[in-house]
Amino acid sequence: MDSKFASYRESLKRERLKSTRQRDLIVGEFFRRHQHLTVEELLERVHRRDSSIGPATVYRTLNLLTRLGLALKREFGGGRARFEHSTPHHHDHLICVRCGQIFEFENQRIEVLQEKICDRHRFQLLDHKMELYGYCRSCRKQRRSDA
Amino acid sequence: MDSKFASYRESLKRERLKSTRQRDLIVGEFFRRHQHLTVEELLERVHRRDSSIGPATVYRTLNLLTRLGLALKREFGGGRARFEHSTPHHHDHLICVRCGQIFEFENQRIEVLQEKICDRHRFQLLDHKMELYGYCRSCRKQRRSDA
DNA sequence: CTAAATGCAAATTGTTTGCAGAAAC
DNA sequence: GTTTCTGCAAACAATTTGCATTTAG
Repeated sequence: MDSKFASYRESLKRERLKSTRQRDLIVGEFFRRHQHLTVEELLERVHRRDSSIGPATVYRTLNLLTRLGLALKREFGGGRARFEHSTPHHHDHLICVRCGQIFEFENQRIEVLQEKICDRHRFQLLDHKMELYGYCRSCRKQRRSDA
Repeated sequence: MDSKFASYRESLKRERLKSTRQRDLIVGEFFRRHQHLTVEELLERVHRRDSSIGPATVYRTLNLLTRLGLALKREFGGGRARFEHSTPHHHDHLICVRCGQIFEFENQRIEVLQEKICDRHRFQLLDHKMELYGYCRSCRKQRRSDA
């Protein structure tokens, strides 16, 4: 959304950083829709508009957005990091092992149980990560018709 | 445990693989106690008994154990993989952000809630991963006395 | 004009792999 | 005697960094 781009501009001002053609293009493309992109995937989209932009600039821009609190870096295995728009609430992920699509969910009851587990271990919980792997709705259908 | 070492020997037989001095030493050291070791940490221990063993052999041995179903590779961020003994039941982890210690737990109620979430999304759950980050019991105490 | 950003190539880190010699079976 | 294993060094992949040049403010 455009309010995201706006807060990016504000953050630049606040930190006296520069708005460059490349940076704006990368950030604009990143905020275009809420997804979980790798650097490679984002670079590919950016290249459709300007193929002279290098990967280092995309890495630097995503790290910048993360530092500014506007993006969140996720490590879902497979070696490459994925970046999502930062959101007001914590959430977790459903990951399709067939098509790779990622879905988000929030669940208060699980968080309560996590607190209980931590209490039992005298552990002070700061953060958590939960990933559910399986077949998404449409991949289930496909598989059924494959058989 | 020694029964773990025994099933390693059986697996070697079954697959017609060889029991070598290096492999036995690495596997013995790995099964010595249940922990979550990186290759580097395991190599260090192995080197106390034989410093001529190279990292490639440790990587190969842990990958072998994983393939045989005797070890489980975990990716807890920080870039390096950790390996644990494979266990009969699925479990999840508490990770201390101060001392790095890793604790295991099982929780049936959370698994039930995960199933519900998946049903709601028409998602067929295959596997999951949950990590709780915070301060462990003894690091909490330390922090309290630091202040 | 000055500070910050870019693109490139080189460096880094964790891990895998090719190969020649060594060791199991 | 084969086949598998080892150690080494080179290859890899994702990411970061140093530096000379360009660009925004």
